[in-house]
Amino acid sequence: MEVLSVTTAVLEYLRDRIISGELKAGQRLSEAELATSLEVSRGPIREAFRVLEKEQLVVSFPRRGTFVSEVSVEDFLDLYQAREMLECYAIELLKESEKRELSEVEGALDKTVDLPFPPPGDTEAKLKYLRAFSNFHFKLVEAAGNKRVTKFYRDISNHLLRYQFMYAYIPGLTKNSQKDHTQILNLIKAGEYDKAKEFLRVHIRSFVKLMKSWMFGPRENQG
Amino acid sequence: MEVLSVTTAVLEYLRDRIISGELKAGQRLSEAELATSLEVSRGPIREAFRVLEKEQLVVSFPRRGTFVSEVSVEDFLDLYQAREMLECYAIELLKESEKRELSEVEGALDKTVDLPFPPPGDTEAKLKYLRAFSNFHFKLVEAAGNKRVTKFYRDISNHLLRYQFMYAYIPGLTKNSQKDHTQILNLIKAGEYDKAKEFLRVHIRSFVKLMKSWMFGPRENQG
DNA sequence: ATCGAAAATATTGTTTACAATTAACAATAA
DNA sequence: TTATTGTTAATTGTAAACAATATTTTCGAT
Repeated sequence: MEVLSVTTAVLEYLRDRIISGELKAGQRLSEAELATSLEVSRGPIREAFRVLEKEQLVVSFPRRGTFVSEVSVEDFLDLYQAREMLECYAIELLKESEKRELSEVEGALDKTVDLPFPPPGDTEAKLKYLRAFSNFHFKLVEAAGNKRVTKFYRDISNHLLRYQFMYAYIPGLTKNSQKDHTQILNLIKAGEYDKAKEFLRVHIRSFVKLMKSWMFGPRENQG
Repeated sequence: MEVLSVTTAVLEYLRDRIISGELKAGQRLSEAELATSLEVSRGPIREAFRVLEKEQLVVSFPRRGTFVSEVSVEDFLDLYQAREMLECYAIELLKESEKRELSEVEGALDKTVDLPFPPPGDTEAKLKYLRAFSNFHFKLVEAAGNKRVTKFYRDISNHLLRYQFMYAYIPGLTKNSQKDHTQILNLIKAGEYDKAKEFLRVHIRSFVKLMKSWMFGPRENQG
């Protein structure tokens, strides 16, 4: 637990635990408990809380405590609407830019081909697995070249991962995503930006539709 | 200095000092110095730093210190690109939504009519003045109803204010903005969404063009 | 048995103190 | 004079102690 700063280590640890669902929505995060558990003092915990609060992964109430943020269909839809907007705009910018640099996007896509589906129980591996797919979208936004938007998208990405971890952790789905991603990148490389945008929009919206039915219906994909 | 929590008070104080330019880009922010100056301990200062760091108003280097973030033309252009995207998308969403609620936008606009130009030297008044105009755009984005995007826009807004404070604090300019804002709202209310979007785009881009020339050229509008 | 009030407990907010690291400075050698 | 290295001072990172508030428990009255 001594990489860079204790605060950073605590931050990344907590972030991953929330995204993976080990720390559940609404759950109280006790400063003292975490401090003893992680063998650090409360200072770094509190500093990490302030960052997570800004990321909206936790919510703090003065003198009441800090809690893992709630999930909801409304929030989920907000996230995906934001995602659609950002990614479509990214493609729009790629269209206008003279020298588009897609090697990072291509690299992210490559890392998802034939990626083995992690065994149940290995949370860390699951996280890495889902992050690999998520990374394609991130690199796409990053390629647009707007640093502000990129940073925002990273936070959005973490929340998306959280919902995916809850509802969309299924082999077939990621396999399908991989195919779609390849198609999107090919269209962009071929200069078919509008087609790429439309395909991406469909890719996102069909996923949302699927997830929505799961969120409303019985919860059998949470483990 | 005892409103809610000390951390919050410190946070808001520092944020305003950075936006107003009293704390200059690149300037080091000493924890001990601020602590004695504000008559608090270093704990809340550090917590506020973590939030400001996430807002990109400061940059922290481990064991080196915390510094007011730099400004640049590139960053400025990123911000305005993000702004254009978000606000245009907001109008797009208003177009699609059945019951658009524009009373907040209208309220924000009303507060800018005949707003007296603050006397030089009164930084707090200057901030309030510029925020009033900025608020129109914020309420417009908020009206779109996406909470995630709204929170992101608030951070963007603060940075925009910072650049405006540096380069665009001029009576005629805000007067002109007020006229444009009225026009935009009228077009939206009339259901002319595409026209509103195009007008907004021009409003933003002409402002960027003006600012860019000032940022590259001699700096005579900084006081 | 239930409701309410008061004490006890637990938790957060803040301060103070200590440890570790970095930056500044002076002394020495090239 | 310049570069380099060792020492000192300053600053950040972390931990521990204290204060204030919220929650829980306990006890009594209805």
